[in-house]
Amino acid sequence: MPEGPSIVILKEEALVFMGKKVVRTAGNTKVDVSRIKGRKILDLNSWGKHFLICFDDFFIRIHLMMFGSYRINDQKDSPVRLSFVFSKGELNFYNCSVKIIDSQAGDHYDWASDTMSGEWAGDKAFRSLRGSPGSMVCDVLLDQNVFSGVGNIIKNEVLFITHIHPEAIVRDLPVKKLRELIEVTWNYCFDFYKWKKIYELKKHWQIYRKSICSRCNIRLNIRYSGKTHRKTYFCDNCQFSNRAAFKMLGQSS
DNA sequence: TATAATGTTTGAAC
DNA sequence: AGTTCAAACATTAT
Repeated sequence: MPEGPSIVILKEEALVFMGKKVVRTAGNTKVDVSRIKGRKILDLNSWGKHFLICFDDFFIRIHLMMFGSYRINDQKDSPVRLSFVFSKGELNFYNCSVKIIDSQAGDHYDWASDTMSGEWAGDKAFRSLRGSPGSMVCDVLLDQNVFSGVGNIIKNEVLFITHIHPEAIVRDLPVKKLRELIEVTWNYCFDFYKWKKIYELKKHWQIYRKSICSRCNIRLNIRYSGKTHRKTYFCDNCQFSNRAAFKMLGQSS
């Protein structure tokens, strides 16, 4: 049940199989994975929430969706979707989406939009935001072509941190605020990664799944906002949606 | 025990 | 034609 940072952790755990030959595969995936047998894993990577297992002229894209899970050198009781068996060890995926893509991962993905990538380019995200002036910020944050890897937790937390109302329209925010949103989102992804690794993720949630505002103690508003209809927590008192409000905020803080 | 939830794709309906 | 919607996938913590 991952957002981008969790997939980076998966990638790191799977690195023990880098360069290893797949002795056989198993699982109930409908995708024809017979080509994998006998091939070496040439690279392991991620793009947003996609986990990529790369072979010479194709790669496997695993998406854990909402309920997916994996085990390394271990198995679950439930039926395995796709299992990679090595001469020593195994990599098992459950309830995930599996795809074979016949190209190099580098040709298929633009890493500039992956928040966790070293190639992340905030200015590209900025241009995308300016290109969607009528969108709600809650929707743009979940757009995987703009902030690939950002999910509903990161969305809620970042909007709270930046004092931006989730239903604010992009064109109604000051440019400076948009830049701050991009910067904070990028930073938060790495905080998420850090906290997840030490099992402290929930401990740091400031608004996600909360009922009272941690800043001003009023009851939070909860709505299924935007065209994505994802659960959105926000404070009517300290999250804003127009230039005038941010101007006031700037003067008072 | 019922509910809700870190997500995306598909295809119908409008 | 573009957008919006529900369904499908199916697990697990609370």
